Amino acid sequence: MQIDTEGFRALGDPVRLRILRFLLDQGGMCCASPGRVCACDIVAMLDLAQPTVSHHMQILTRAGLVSAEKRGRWMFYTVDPGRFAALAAQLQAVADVARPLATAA
Amino acid sequence: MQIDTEGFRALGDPVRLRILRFLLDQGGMCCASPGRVCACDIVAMLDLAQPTVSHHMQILTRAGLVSAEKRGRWMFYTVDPGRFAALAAQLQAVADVARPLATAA
DNA sequence: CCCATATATTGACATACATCGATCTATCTA
DNA sequence: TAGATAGATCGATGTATGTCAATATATGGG
Repeated sequence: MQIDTEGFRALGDPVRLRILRFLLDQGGMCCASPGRVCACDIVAMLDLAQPTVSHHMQILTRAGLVSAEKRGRWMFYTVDPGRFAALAAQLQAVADVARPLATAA
Repeated sequence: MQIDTEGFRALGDPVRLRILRFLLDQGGMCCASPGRVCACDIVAMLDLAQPTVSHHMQILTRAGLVSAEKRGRWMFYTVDPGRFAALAAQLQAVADVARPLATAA
C-alpha cells in the first residue's frame, strides 16, 4: 500500500488549493493560452506577496501537482492530470482495502 | 470543484500514514476483532508516546478518515472507506478537468 | 548597453504543529 | 470501594512552515 506523503502535504493548504482551483478555472478560458496561467496572474488573484506565491508554486511543482514552463519572462503553470489520477488511485486503493474490513466489523 | 483541505492535511504526515497502513494491515488478520485496532496496539507499534498517538488519532478521526468506537476501556479504530473514496473522487475530478487543458497546451 | 519587468532567492519573524511528561477521567476487576 | 489500566487532556518546548521586505537573477525592449 503505497501512499505519497509529499503530494497530500502539498494539498493540505487552503492557499495552494485556491491556486489549483484558479488554474483549473482559468484553463477553461478560450483566450490567450488555454490551460496555462502565469505567476503574475496568480499573484494578482491572491492577496499575498509575490515571494509567497513563488514559494507555494515551488511546493506544488516539487510535489508534481503542477508543471512549470518558462516562456520568456513568464512562468506558466499547468495542473498535471496524471499526478492527480495517481493520487486518486492511491486513495481508492485504501478505500477498496478498507471496505470489507469496515463491513465485517 | 470541491477540494477538502482538512482531509488532505491529515494525510500529509508520515506518522499518520503509517498508522493508516497499520490499520489496513492489522485489519486483514483473522483473530480478535478484524478491521479494528485499539489505540494501545498503535502505541506499541510506533516509537512515540501515548499522548502523541492520541493526538494523531484525533486528527484522523476529525478529518473523517478513521472512525473510533469505544468498547470498554479500549478505543477501536477503523479506516472509513467512504471517506477515502470521496477524497479519491475529488482528485479524479481534478484530473478529469485538467486532462484536456494539459493536452491542448 | 541600460532600464523595466517577471520571477526566484534570502533572511527574518510569527504562528502552527508534533512531541513529551505529568495529570486527569473512565472503566474494569478484586 | 480501592486499585489497576486505557485513553484523553494540559502545559511546555523545539521545529517546521507561511509570510513578508529586500535583494538577486533573468529576459525583453529601446
